[in-house]
Amino acid sequence: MRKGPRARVSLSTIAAKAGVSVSTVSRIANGQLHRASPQTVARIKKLVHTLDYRPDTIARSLRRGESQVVAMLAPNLDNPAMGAIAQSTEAALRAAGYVMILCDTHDEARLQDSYIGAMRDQHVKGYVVVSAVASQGLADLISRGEPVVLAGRRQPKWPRMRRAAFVGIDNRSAGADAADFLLRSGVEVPAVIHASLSSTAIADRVAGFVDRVVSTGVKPSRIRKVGSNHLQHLQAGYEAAQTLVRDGGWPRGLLCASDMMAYGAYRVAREASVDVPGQCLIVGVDENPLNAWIAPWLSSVHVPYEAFGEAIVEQLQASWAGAPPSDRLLPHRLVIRR
Amino acid sequence: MRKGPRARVSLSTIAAKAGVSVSTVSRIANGQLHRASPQTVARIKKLVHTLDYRPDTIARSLRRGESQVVAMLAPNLDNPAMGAIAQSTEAALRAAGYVMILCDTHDEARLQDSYIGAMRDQHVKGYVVVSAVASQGLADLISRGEPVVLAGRRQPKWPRMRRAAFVGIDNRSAGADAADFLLRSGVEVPAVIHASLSSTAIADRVAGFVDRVVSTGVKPSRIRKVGSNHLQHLQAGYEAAQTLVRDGGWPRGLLCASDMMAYGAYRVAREASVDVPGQCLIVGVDENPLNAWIAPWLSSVHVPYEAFGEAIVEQLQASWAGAPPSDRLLPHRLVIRR
DNA sequence: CTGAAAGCGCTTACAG
DNA sequence: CTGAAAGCGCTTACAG
Repeated sequence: MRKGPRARVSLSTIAAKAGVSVSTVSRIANGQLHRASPQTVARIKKLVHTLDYRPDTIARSLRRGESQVVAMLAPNLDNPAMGAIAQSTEAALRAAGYVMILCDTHDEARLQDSYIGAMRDQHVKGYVVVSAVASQGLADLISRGEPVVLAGRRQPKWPRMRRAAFVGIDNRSAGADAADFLLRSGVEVPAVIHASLSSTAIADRVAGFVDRVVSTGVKPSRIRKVGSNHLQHLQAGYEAAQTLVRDGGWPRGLLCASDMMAYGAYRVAREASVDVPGQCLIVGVDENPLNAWIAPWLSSVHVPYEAFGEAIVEQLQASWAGAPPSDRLLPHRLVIRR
Repeated sequence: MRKGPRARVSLSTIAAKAGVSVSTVSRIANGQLHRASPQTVARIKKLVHTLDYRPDTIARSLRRGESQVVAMLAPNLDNPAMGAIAQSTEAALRAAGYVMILCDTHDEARLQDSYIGAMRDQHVKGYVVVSAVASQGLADLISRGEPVVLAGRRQPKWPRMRRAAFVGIDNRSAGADAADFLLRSGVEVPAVIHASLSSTAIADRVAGFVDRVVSTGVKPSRIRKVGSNHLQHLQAGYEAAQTLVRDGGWPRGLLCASDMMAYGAYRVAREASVDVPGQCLIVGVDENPLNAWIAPWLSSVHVPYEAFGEAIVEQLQASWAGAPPSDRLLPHRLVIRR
């Protein structure tokens, strides 16, 4: 029997057909099978099935005061890392019975707050903020005790803001691992290029890297660091690498704070016919899956974005259960290519 | 004055403070300024502002029978093209006052239908289906007259399904353009590799390509075509290229039905030390923004994904206004690198 | 075991 | 110009 399109079936439709009250149908539809006679239960269950009754989530949300919707706020989705987080989070939420609203904050406090407001109006059940930026709305949201999970970038500073749960990697340690690799490979004083340090993730990577190099006896002032505030990391990498090279020539080894920046730096090398990794050993962070296919010259710290989703949902559920916020650090690992 | 966290403000909160009925507050909050005395209007507007009243969208949706939420169903977000569509659609929806729920269908009919059902329960105001797959739920949805916009991939065949609006490029013509380029470059009989032809986008590209080559007098049987049903286009490209080369050596020119497939094919070439584009000229489709940075060996048909969002929202709005479904073909163009 | 009633926050014809 | 009332579809204490 083909199931064609039909009009919506509500509790009252079923109640009328079965000759019982909506209360009874509601209870049975919600699985309270011991609050009605077995006959009634059987009859209603059958009707629910044949008529394909599906509860109106809007009405349910209004009544219960909570929805099955979780908001994900993230900057630029066109970044592959962001896509991987969105993908895994969506899958994990779905598995847990939730649905995800996606908001692109463009890394701007204003937009982030505007979305936080809109999501609040939607009575979303939780907030996943990827690469959060410091803002009043975020501070209020967290301080109000709403279920918030920060991902990728640690909590930005804001006066009197409470702590929120976190999912990400240990970026300091990732930076240190990259430094180790370059040092081990014979690079005495590796350089580093990075995007805006207002991102705690970037700042941590750079700090971990520098500390590790310094620990081998290198004077801090000898480590060349160049930043670019360009939001687009491809462009940021291109500009920062140009500056770096102009001011002191090519380093033997270079940490790029993200793979996208490494791609930008690669273009500078190509334009100057500098061999990578022969003349300059480059390490990125993210381990974009494309590296294995088209960037065989790039080593990179793998960040398990595909595992973020599950961890994020666990953090949300902990929050719903009333647990205090905690950090969840996922393992990273260096992928070497040369 | 710092605005701290506070409890929700409802119409009745304001009504009580102002000593008027909720009806009056509702009207004014909804901009019906000529249905109350100027004094009342001023007083209410001020309260709305100072208390930061924001209508509860859930309650409003229930009452009005429609929401401000649009569902986007798409396969694997980790594909950069999908990310670009999601990004631009989200931005265009936001500009129009809507919010986007994102659902990952994994290119599976079952999941697609499950999400269609869930979105219907949410009373979403419209559906954007990127790379739709043939399914009962989709057919019902469209036939019921719901606002549906298909993107990227044309409408799949299904018995008695009505037509839906579409946004995408002319894939036949894109395939023909790729063929032209290879022919012009001196490749007499270019080959093609592709993923599953059940995607109309892929099938159209291949058909347009073959027709164009045949039109120069080449016998159809001489054109080598190899497909792979692997969902991951990187892997599909790798496998298809391997098969192609094993069965007849490297062609002088090759169309890969997507950039991701081209990346897969590139790895085969690299492993065999075959020079690209020197020995084999490769054309992809999508023009992934990364090409300019790390795939200087790849020519590609640019697909304006960043423009899809706006076109999609226009199609949705046309549908809401009662217009019949139409096709919206966006311009593509070949980007040459060698 | 079952149902009548209240209420979630809003909108909107209707009456005055 | 303003308000009382009904109702969107559901859930849930309460009464019987």
